[in-house]
Amino acid sequence: MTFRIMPVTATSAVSSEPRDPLRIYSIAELAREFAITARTIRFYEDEGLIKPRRQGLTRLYSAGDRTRLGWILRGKRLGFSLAEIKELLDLYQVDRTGVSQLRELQRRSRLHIEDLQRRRSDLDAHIKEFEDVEIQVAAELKKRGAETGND
Amino acid sequence: MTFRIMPVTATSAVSSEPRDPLRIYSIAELAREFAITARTIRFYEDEGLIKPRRQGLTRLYSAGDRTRLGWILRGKRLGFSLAEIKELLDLYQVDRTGVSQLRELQRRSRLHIEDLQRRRSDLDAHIKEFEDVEIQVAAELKKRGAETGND
DNA sequence: ACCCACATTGACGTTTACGTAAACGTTAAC
DNA sequence: GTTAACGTTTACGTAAACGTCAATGTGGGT
Repeated sequence: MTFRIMPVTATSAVSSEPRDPLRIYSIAELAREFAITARTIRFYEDEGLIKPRRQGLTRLYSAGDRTRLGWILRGKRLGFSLAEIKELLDLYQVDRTGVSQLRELQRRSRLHIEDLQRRRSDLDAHIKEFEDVEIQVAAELKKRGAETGND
Repeated sequence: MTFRIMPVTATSAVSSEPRDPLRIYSIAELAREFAITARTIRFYEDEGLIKPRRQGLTRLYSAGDRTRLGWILRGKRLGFSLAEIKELLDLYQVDRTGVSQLRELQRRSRLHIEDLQRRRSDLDAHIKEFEDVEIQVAAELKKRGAETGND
């Protein structure tokens, strides 16, 4: 089994498909690529976040599974719990045939976007504070440098 | 019907501004305002995140303590662990007298800002995806509406 | 034939961030 | 005087998200 290590160009995890959509991945491969353990990936499966194909007992991951995993990990980086991530993933796969189902999807999508925008405000404020720290420290360093020359 | 009798100053609404910087707060008051339990606040103290004044055994929180608590909770909303938040809080209170300490502060501040900016990219991508969902669902609903004449 | 690297399923351990209950003291109302 | 609403400490319980064995199987390289 030859394994090439794919570059981690995780720009947009869900929308952009990997170049080779037929490629299959072993659990160790995905673990390496995303810098997590196989245990973690199996755990996500236990929690119903991914359902890889099986060849006997061995799990085989499709390009879609890989994308999905990347999406999950981005959700984690954003501070969502696995339960929340599962809900969000389910949002994508909800049955969209009925009008009432479409409306429900729209409603929940809006709610989620509102939450995300609140997070963005929090994040922006947080960033601004630390940028201020940086500016003030830089100013102080400049002053010290001018006064003392060096240290 | 008896309302809780408040001390001289009225608490009323959840204003983010500490109107009175001399105001002191009880643990229950802060718990109510931030919608957390007293247990949580005490836990943060055990973890070294806040150090309120004491009157005997009873904790007395200053306006600064209240601000600090708000900051902690925002950190939590952003997905930081309590340990990370403690580190960040310590960044603010680090001794800034020495030049080498200032440089270290600058270095860590920059690292943190970079992390925050990565989070922002993640968040923006995430938001965009859900906005796309909303747009597509809206379009689909419009189509259905046109076909069936509903609404 | 044997080792190595990979795979599997339990099952128990660990850390984080609190919840919950016990047992107790203080102040204020009824 | 009892109840209620606060406050305290100590301590065990818990859910989430894995880590870490253990025991086992499998296919490839030398």
